Amino acid sequence: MARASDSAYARLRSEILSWHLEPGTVLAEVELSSRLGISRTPVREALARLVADGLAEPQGGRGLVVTAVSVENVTELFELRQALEQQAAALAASRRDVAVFRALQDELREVPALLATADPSKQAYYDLVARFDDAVDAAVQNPFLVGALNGVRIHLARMRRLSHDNPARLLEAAREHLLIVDAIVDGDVRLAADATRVHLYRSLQSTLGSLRSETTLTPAAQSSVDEPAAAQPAAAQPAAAEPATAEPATAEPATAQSITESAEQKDVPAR
Amino acid sequence: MARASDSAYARLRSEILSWHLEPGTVLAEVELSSRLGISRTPVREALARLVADGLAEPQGGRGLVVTAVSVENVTELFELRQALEQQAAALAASRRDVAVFRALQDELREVPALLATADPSKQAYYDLVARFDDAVDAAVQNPFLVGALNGVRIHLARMRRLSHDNPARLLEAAREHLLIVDAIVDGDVRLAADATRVHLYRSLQSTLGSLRSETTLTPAAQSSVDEPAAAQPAAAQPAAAEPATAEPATAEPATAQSITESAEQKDVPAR
DNA sequence: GATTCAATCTGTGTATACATTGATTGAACT
DNA sequence: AGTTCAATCAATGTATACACAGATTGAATC
Repeated sequence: MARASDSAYARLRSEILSWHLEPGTVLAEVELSSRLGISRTPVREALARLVADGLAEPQGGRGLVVTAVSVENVTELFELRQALEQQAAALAASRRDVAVFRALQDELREVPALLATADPSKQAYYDLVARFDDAVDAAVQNPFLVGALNGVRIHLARMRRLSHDNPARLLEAAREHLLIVDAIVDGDVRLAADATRVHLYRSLQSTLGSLRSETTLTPAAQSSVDEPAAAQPAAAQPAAAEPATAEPATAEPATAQSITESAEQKDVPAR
Repeated sequence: MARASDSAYARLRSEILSWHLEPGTVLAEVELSSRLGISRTPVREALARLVADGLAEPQGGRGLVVTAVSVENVTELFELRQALEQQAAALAASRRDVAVFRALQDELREVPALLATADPSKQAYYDLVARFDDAVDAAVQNPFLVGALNGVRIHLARMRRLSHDNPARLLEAAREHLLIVDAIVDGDVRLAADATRVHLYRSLQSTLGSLRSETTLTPAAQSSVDEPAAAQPAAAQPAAAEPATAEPATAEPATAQSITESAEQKDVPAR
């Protein structure tokens, strides 16, 4: 039988990533222990792991809340993601098992046909991307790097619910992935890193564009959940002069508002 | 009053980083609770945080042990560190507060005089490097990236005890740091990243060289602590063909043996 | 009627008792 | 003498009880 703390962690994490538990939701030990049918001890352990993942954070020194997600968070996360995935792609290109990535080439070339099928969830496509990630993880053979990548992917999974990828974007992304895999098969370290950078740049642009259109559509639903002042006093410095060289993955200044699922506006405690 | 779990975590982490608790040491809850004078509950919380940090890991599904440190770990950690610090330096160059890094320029130029003093611990030098790290963290303004960097620094602190920096290397490192700071002051994103890569490459080479000489001197002391088979079945793939382009931060294949402080060979349980 | 102080109460932090699982040791049988 | 099975033991996993701190609500006073 699995441990109660593991089950609780998996369930809470799933509920946070699926936006069933929205940002700002209070994670009270007693309430969770009764809801999950276990005692407070394993609940505490699960909550500690969520805090370590960055999915929950202390709320004013008393109690935990689900961490917020903002447009700024997306940009920040992509700055970290870019660093990690460029390095991972470069290392994969130098240490890969060629057969594995040749198979991925074949699969990625079939994506247009795969997306032509009537599966609205595009599950097959996302499974293929997950297999690509797994292949890269196995190729880099670096527990530290893979661990950092997994930490990023947790937050990516949560942010994915913010923007809805359109089919055209998925086709583009598949071609970008294919170029990365080509570079890895060829053992071209530089191209693998650069193609990864291109892919992430376009992916971020698509995500931000999707976010901008959605938040513009439902501007009133925001302020009901957000706190007036941001928890982290980040945006103090006015974005100093940025030379037009190899610029980091930044975009034009976006709204600092937190984002919640616009459709299902559940009863979030007033905190 | 501070929480018992926080005190326990800080103390255990300190003891692991200082090699007072060597790799492979069993972290038993009852023994720690009696040694630290607290109950098992806060001890469990502290141990969970150590596992999240990568300083402890499950031992065969029952009990926790302090994680091992090997030469391979050093190389792997630097692969992650390179990705993170290059990105951090690039972002710092585009968002920095110029005054802060001008002050660091002045301090770094005084390092030769600072190292000429008779302080054997070089504490003033390491404090300056810590201030540099803090300035970069503040400049990048990215909680995700800073969090990942802090995770790396924990392991770096532990590995620092493996190799002893000689004064000549410290002087070089200070000049390399100064170049990075110059680039940040100038807002030169590309130079900041490249100078960081240079610094880390030379730092890794120095560390590996120091390790090689030390492990060669005391080859017999190794096998008494190491387990015969490595915990992670990593080194299966025979290091595929690596084109001579922008190579990742790898070195010639080093010994896969775990490393322990050669001098103080304490009573490590036989596990 | 508003403000302040106190009491209660809710929720986290800690301790301890109980349960369960895996290991180890001893004896018995082959 | 070796092997196997069983029993005991030790350590983790879980539950619960207790302590304490902060917040909220009520009443009393100005």
